[in-house]
Amino acid sequence: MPGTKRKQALRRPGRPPAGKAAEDVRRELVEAAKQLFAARGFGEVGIREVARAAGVTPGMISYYFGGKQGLYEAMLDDVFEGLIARVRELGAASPRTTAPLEALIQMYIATISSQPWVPALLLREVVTAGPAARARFVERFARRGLPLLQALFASEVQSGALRAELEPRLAVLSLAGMSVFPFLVHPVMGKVLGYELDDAFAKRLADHTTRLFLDGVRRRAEAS
Amino acid sequence: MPGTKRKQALRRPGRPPAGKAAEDVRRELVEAAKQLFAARGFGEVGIREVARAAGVTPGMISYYFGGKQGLYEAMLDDVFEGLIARVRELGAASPRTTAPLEALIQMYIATISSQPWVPALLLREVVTAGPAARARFVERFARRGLPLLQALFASEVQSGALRAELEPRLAVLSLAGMSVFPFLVHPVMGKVLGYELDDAFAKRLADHTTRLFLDGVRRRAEAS
DNA sequence: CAATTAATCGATCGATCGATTAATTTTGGG
DNA sequence: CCCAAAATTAATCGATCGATCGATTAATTG
Repeated sequence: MPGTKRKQALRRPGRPPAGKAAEDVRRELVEAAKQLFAARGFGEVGIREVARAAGVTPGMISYYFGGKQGLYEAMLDDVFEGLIARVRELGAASPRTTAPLEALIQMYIATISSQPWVPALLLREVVTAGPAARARFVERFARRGLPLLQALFASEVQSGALRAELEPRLAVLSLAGMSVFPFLVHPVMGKVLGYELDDAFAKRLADHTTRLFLDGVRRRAEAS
Repeated sequence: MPGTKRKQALRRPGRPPAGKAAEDVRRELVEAAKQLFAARGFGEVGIREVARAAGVTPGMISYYFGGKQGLYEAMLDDVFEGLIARVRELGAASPRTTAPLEALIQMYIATISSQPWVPALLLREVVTAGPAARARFVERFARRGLPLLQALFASEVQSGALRAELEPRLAVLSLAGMSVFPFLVHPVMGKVLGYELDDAFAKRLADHTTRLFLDGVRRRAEAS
């Protein structure tokens, strides 16, 4: 098509005419990085693609975050901050619930369900990360949340609500696995097992998990 | 150290002196690919590194597998084949066990424990894969193993061993999550929770998982 | 023993990567 | 009103990627 070449309104360099910008660019880059890195991993996604998804040019990544690695870490920080804020809410909201384990499971699954790509992102970080990133993860996240959980289990054991011989460490691992796994494998198992990651599923999963975790799957004598 | 430079027994091109070769190179490349791709992901590992780990030159990857992608898929095939062989063994070995669920959990965790990098590899594949690879995974793996599991659960429900209102799909997800999760997060949680992926841990985890899955964590009346 | 095949290497290709630079424009403070 | 600083683009850099090629050599075949 001769002569039909779009003029493209060629954007010349320079500061854009006011608006808000700056903090917007940061946020949009972090958001695009979340989606893309969570879906395909750090190495599979280039800065050009992230920049395109955020509606800016690749240079902005170096300008604002010092490079691809810096954007990745800023994105992780953003995710962590959101998560520990959630945990803090939970700790503050219910000083002494009558059923703390039930509340914990409900909150935990609801949190995951509201942003189901987080487990994949964290797990990728956990499995892939080098020693430095691993230490960072442990320090920023695991070391803060785990003591709370372990204390809760210990208290429940002491109050007689849980079996005395229960190992708190294993219980924590089991509970986390039960809660997270369905979201992790949904891309593959969703079709096979027939479930979607909507609110209804989250509700059913939370109920099922609570019941299974507390009472197991075995059938009991009819008369309790 | 001047003059101490290793002569390295420089390998010149050409057909290697008989032996077996060929199949060796294939196997060593697949093995190196397993380790490296499982540990760091497809995008983070270059063919040069895989070839170096396998003791051959990068060209061999194209020669034998048609390229990096071909090596990756051959490696996945290798892993899948090993896993379904295990499942078939289990199905054939115990035609009618008295405690099929206990046997299943023991076998499942033992299998994972013997090659703890497999869950990370599969999960990466599941989370990362595009539609094509996803369909391949489902067809080769999920569609074959899941019916067996669901049938087992259904039979246990019908025989009265399990609660009637138990959802088999959710039970499968929970059990798989409980079993796999501790191995997935070990790189990070191992230090924090203090556990190593040795046989002793696998044994304790299997016992704990069996008990928790069947009976839950809640304390019961002393006299049953 | 000549010809062919299998297997491997070193070198190099074009593409793409992340990062940097130069040019350009608007903003905001004096 | 001017000018330094901030913000952005286009262009480009060197490095590295995966892939491929020609050369080489041992084994096999006829």
